[in-house]
Amino acid sequence: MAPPVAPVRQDWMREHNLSLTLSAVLDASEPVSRAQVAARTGLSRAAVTNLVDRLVEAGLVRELAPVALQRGRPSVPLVPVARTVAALGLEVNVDYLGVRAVDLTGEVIAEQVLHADLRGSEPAVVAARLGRVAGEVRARAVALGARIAGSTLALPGLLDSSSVLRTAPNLGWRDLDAIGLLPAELVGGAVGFTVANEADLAARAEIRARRPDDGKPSFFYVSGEIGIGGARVLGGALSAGSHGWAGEVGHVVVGSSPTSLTRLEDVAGQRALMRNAQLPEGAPFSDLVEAVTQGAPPAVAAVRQAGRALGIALAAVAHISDIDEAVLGGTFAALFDTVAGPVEAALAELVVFSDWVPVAVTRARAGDYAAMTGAALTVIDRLVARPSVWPTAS
Amino acid sequence: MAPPVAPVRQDWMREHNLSLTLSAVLDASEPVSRAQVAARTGLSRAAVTNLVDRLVEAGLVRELAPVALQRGRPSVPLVPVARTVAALGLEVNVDYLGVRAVDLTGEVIAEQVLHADLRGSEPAVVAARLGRVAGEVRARAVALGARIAGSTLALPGLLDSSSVLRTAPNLGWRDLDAIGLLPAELVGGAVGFTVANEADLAARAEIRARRPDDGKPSFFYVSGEIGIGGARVLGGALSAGSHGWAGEVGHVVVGSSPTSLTRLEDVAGQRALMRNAQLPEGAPFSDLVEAVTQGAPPAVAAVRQAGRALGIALAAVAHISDIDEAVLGGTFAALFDTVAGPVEAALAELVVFSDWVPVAVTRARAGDYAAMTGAALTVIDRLVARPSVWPTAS
DNA sequence: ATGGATAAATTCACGGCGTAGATTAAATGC
DNA sequence: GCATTTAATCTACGCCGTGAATTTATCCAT
Repeated sequence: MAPPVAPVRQDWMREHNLSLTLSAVLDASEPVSRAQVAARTGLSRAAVTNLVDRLVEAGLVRELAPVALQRGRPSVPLVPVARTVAALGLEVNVDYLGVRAVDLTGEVIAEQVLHADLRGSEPAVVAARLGRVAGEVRARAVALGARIAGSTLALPGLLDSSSVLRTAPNLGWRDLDAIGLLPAELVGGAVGFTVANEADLAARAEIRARRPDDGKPSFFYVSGEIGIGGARVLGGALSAGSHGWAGEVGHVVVGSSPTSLTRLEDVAGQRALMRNAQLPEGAPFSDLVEAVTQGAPPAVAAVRQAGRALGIALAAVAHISDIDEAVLGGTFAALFDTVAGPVEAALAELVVFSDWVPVAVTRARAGDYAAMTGAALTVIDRLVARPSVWPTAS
Repeated sequence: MAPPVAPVRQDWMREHNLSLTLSAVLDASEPVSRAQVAARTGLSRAAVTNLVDRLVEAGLVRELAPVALQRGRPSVPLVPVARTVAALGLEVNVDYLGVRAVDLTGEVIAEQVLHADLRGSEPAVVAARLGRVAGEVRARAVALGARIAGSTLALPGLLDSSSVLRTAPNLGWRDLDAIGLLPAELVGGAVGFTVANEADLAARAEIRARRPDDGKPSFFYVSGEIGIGGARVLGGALSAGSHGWAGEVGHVVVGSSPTSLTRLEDVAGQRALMRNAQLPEGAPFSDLVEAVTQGAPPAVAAVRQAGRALGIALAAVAHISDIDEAVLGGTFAALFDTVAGPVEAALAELVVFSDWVPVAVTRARAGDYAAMTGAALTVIDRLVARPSVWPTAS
């Protein structure tokens, strides 16, 4: 479904229209008939009949019993088939690892998360544990009758285009072949195995969390964890840079003293927040949330200061990338009520176009382990882009 | 040639492959044969024969006399037809307005520039002057045998998606219908009339200026004028934001005093540069270039300070948009030898991924009035994307 | 000079695709 | 019970790129 700088043949055209048809069934909030699919996609009814038949045969779309809503021949409602496709989303982060299996409808059909402090861990050991968890989740999905479409791994670091993890500072990993993190049997599947940045994938989950609103959202997603990452979503799609390193907003300069520059993470990273809130080192993040909820002055001041810095960094994002909306995820979602005000104030003060289009600040709607969900969703995306790769037999 | 989220029919496929074929002829540094086009595009020779014949008939491609380079039947070299298509690039800027006509090969076939101080000018008056200049350039192009393909207007300000100029601070214009700036007879043409930001269009000219290097360049272009704008180029294509307001790097925060924030323009805008260099208000910019060339200490210090600030802002761009290369245009191209060092130093110091992919700093290669050229080139782009709109008759 | 080798360009039969319009299927409403 | 209405399907058609065969025009060895 991507724009090819390559010759287009009839089979590409077929694949494109098949993808378009499948998307129409998936994106609809209620079951749709063939006639509705034709109207929404712009394809002729004849073409839709043909395309839907193929999707049904492939087991990606299912027909419900005909319903007569108006007079005339009753329509046959079409729905994405549930629990037949399993897309695996894997994640290794600083304090946990886990795997989530999602089906074509986007529902979680199996998952398992292991909490552990993985700072400075040995990649091979982590790979083995991840492999066990993935095997288990995979087995559960298969027991439900699903076949594996593929998998995507979320990592908290910079990945280059050849799936090498350049650096994951909080894990202490450098220059690691990320493909090698998984056992070979999981690298297969109709749409294969990929690796991506945690913030990018969390943003993908956020796109889906807004689905009921429909439309193609554009926003900048901020992932506040130990470090601060982010991702730009434009028209419902992630827009990464040439190496996939876009959105590293934590390193943006937000101020200076006479002798040094201040970066966002120096003020709003999780460690800086805890320190400025005068909480003991090593205390859990939930202590900060509680302190802020109870109105403890140093905690509130620290969070508001972080909000101002985040607003300054997001103003840079707005000027450089032209955004409508900033979505606060991770720690900033938990602290939203306190942090959002200063962020909004800074944006209104600094962004030149805020008179015409103010930058909205909203709380992330994707649930826990957003990157894991997003990883699985990108597997679905790859399948939807090329429906014909899905093997038609049982 | 854009990726349609719409049904694809055979006529779209045809248009796409026609566009691909035309691009192959245009992008080649030397004349290419049909066989070479087939090899480069991936199309079959049969298809290329058919497609090229249509392009020849449309007057977009011309056959040269056959040449025998190896043994075998001699090949027929194909070249873009010169001086038959005229693409008009128009520009209104702070101290000049002008129009440039470019043909399919990208050569300038006619142009006219009027220097004038347009700060606080009346839009209707400027529109009339621009209309006269455009009429003249148009007439000259037509006299050479060219037909007008369309036109694009470059403006130094924020434009929204419906071609409304929201604000052009240095012209003093606000909320103006930019389409209305042109006389009706110029709004036509096979690919119509559009408006875009001056920095975006200058970046488009920069893409072409690199053509001999081939490949699809990715860089961030900085347009240093009275204000400082910029544009992101990814894989040989401009990537604007949701409103087309991306790249407004002049408003990025680069430091702070205890009481206020410093934006890039406060340090590196043309006025700030002149003031910090201790040159009299109203002196021409060339005085600064001369002072720097002669090594006048306050001028050099001002420019180096601006370079540091620019480096900090470009580090933000690198983190947010993931770039390989920063291209310095406008005032920064004129001051390149002095400004580039501090920019590079700041990038090397601040950009987290500079260990793997250092951000290169280069001087813009597009010539004078880059935005005007770029504006004309986007007209060519629109024609190349839909070659069938070009009327085949004389 | 001449015929084979070689490569470019063209021709043609073919299969695949979406469309438009006709047709069939299955309900409602008077 | 029959016309109406809407969904879904069927059929003829035109267009597209492919691949193999063919034609064209040169080089090269004899």
